[in-house]
Amino acid sequence: MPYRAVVSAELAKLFGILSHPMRIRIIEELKKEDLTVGALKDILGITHSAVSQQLAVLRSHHLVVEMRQGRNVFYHLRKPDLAHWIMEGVGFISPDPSEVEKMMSAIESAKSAWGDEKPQAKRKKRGA
Amino acid sequence: MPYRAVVSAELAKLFGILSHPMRIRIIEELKKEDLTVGALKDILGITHSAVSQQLAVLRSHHLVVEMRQGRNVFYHLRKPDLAHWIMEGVGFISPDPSEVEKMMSAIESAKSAWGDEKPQAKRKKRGA
DNA sequence: TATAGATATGCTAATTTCTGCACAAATTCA
DNA sequence: TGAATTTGTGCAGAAATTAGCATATCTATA
Repeated sequence: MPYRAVVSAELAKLFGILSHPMRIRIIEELKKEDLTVGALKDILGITHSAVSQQLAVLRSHHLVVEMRQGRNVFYHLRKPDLAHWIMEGVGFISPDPSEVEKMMSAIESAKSAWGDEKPQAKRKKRGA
Repeated sequence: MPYRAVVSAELAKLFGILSHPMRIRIIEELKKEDLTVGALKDILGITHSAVSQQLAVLRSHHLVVEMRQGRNVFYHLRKPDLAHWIMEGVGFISPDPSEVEKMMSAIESAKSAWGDEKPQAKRKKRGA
């Protein structure tokens, strides 16, 4: 009953939802554009059933929303901020010392990829 | 090896670490002040062993740091921002419709508690 | 020796995830 | 009209994983 328990339980649930690499990947892709199950399947290289089920998990907590269009179902982030917030979490990860180097560059790439549509130039929105 | 897989795997791991209410509670308490295992045990109402083990999980990803003082071991957040970032996650939770009301006020309380050191004396906000 | 905490062990229980399959909805075309 | 196709959902069941807890033991400080 204490609000702390309530809120921390809800947060824990949210974190549980996000504790799967594929679901993170999905959110990452969905940040760039709305996608169908089929498209995600190709991008992620897993079965369409698996994609659908991961989407069901995300949907169950209203992190994504479905929009039917003809025989396609496009998914998009209910709150695009989610992707941004997740990426901020990178500041708290601590990879193996042995892979710190690799991770650092991976993080750099990921940051620019999540921040912009394209990792390369094309957009010069980011100063400094 | 694609950086996306690397980063999303690391993030998933981080989220996994945070997907337990008690660990969130611990972080919440640690945000306010450094605490010993014994103190946390009293606050959370669980055994000292359980506290210690949850701390071990948090420690394993360097989310908390231990500082020995005499025979006490004080824990504190390695990056205090963590608590702030976690609380922002509240924007993405979606409680049961039946408990939305309750949740909303709980969230309000939690926000002020996490935002400030002091939850403010005895608020009387609960109406219907 | 007593206190504070960490760690090892063992058990249990629960959860998650995947594969394959069947089903449903929208579409296409004969 | 209606059969076949595309697209996606959901279930069932197996399997792995794993997470959490309590007890008990071990270390370090005092």
